[in-house]
Amino acid sequence: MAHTASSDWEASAREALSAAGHRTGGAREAVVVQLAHQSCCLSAQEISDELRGKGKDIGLASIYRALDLLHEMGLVQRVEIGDGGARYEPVVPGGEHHHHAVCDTCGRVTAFEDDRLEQQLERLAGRLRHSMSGHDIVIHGDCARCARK
Amino acid sequence: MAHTASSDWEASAREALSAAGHRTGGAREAVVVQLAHQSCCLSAQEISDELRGKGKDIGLASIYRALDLLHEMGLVQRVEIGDGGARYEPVVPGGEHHHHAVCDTCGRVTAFEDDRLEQQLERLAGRLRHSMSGHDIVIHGDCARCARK
DNA sequence: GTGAATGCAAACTCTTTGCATGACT
DNA sequence: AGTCATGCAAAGAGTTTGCATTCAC
Repeated sequence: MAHTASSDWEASAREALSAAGHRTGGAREAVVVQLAHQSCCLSAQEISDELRGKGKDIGLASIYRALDLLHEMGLVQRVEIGDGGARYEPVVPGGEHHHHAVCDTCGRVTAFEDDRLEQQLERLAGRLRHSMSGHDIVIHGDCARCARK
Repeated sequence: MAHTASSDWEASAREALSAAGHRTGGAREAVVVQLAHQSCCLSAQEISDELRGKGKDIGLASIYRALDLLHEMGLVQRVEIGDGGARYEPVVPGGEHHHHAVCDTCGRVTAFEDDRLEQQLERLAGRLRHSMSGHDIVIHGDCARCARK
């Protein structure tokens, strides 16, 4: 069975958490699993809804606490796509890294990857003498479907 | 006397507003002036503080309404730098266009420009068949000053 | 004079915090 | 057993909205 990026992340997140002395409770564990099974960014509310759909009724506060911790540990990235709320997605070290195009009309979020963009950003950060722990790129506009109308 | 990008923006913003049938009240006018005199992004609260310092006591709600309108008209861009709040900056059509590097330690925001990055993004948007009305790039990390420590 | 613009206060959303309870090691 | 994790409810920050008043045209 092939390793997937998400199961790798799930395993390494669990390992990092336990190495840092954190216990394995139901709430944080559920958040880790949910994030691992998601390809793109999720808001705290969306995580809560997804989990409730699976019969796991986790308090929103615990979800925020779990996300905070994972973010501090560098295991998730915080993404803001312009709707006033925050979203989170797993950080796979050395792995796939994507950004987001948001449709101003329908609100759909499209993920995209581009190596040249990444390289350009690395170069830029060097030029600015600004270390880069992460970066967000958000494209606003109309998606292919909405632009057609 | 040389034209500056900001005074151009101020004039064109005023023109666009009056062309759209908006009256010239004190609050919106003050917001336009404040934005024009600022090189980088400002939050609603910061605009309010700046204006109060100049003796203009403008209600926060009016500032938000002015920013909303300017944003809808494409005269300002909304920027989120990861602190949970929104910032706004003038959009100078065909003019200078910059992005932001945020220091995770001291919170300072550094603006930067890069033409190749812009070109790359244009190309990318075309590839995604996603029209691009705007885009944000935020680099997170430590600024030169904080990284030294 | 008429309708848009403004200010205030209340409402609203997203997020964080305090505290008592429950669960992992 | 001891301590961290969790849930609930309340608090907080940022933003939006309702409504009466004021002001630009």
